[in-house]
Amino acid sequence: METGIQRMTSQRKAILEKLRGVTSHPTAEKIYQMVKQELPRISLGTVYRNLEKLAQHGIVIKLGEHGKAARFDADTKNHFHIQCTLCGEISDLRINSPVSNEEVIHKVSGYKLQGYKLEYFGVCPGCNSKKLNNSKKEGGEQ
Amino acid sequence: METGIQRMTSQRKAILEKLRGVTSHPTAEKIYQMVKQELPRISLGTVYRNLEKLAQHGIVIKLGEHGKAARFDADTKNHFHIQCTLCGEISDLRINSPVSNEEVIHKVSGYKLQGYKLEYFGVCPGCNSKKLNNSKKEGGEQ
DNA sequence: GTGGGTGCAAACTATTTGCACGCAC
DNA sequence: GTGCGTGCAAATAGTTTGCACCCAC
Repeated sequence: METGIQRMTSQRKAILEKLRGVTSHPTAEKIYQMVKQELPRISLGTVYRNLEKLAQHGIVIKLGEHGKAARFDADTKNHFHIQCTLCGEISDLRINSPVSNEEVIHKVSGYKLQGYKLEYFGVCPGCNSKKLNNSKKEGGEQ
Repeated sequence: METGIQRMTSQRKAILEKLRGVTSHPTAEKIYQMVKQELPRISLGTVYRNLEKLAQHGIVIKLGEHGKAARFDADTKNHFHIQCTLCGEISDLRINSPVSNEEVIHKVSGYKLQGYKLEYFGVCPGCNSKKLNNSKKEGGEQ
């Protein structure tokens, strides 16, 4: 269980194991229900806190539609996702080229493609210079 | 103002105009504040309803981090976005190739790239067949 | 005239957080 | 032992929705 994360509590371990054990993309609530069977005293807040931390470390991926519950995926290997705009379900998309055309997508997933959303993330110039200035005083996480 | 949307009320028009007038990526709340100066009696609910509808029609784009307020962009022309993982700000990324490497991103935006998230959306096979079955009885929007 | 759109406010859902205690390191 | 992590519950933030009225078509 190599994660590079600070403390591996039984809760954190269980959350990660459950999430790695499914191919669906469960919500925090669903994960809470799954882990509860193993650790009945775990709280939803703990699940949220752990998923957030795992996501920050790139160990899990946070997905989904705004305004709806976030969905999580422990498979960070190169694959992409497609979400149904009607029922909201998310499927894996095992394609090689990140941006593929309608036919390829349909062949692989059966989905009728409407579009895609591509969002990069990183550190903006302003925050980056702040980070460099502070790095002598403190570790600049978040 | 070609939108293809059903009814162009003064509220809807003002929302779209304000959003088109800025290059930032405001939240619904911010847009509400902007439009309020022109239409003091507009409500936040109306702003949400309109932004949602405009997004469904592809006239605006919904962006941002889960759990945070959604951000909107009226520029639907081919460009992508990069969000700072520290301060949350979103910048435009005017690149030709959707998936570009660290150097290109840095050159164009000044951001220190961490990664990208690519999410396709469309209609899943299940919903698609339901849609076809229902299309005789009713128009199957959402 | 009619049905989609609006304002208002209340409701709801997902998520975060303060606090006292617990356990991984 | 220290301080990150936890359980609990309350709080919050963002968004949605029911209702009566309004106005773009």
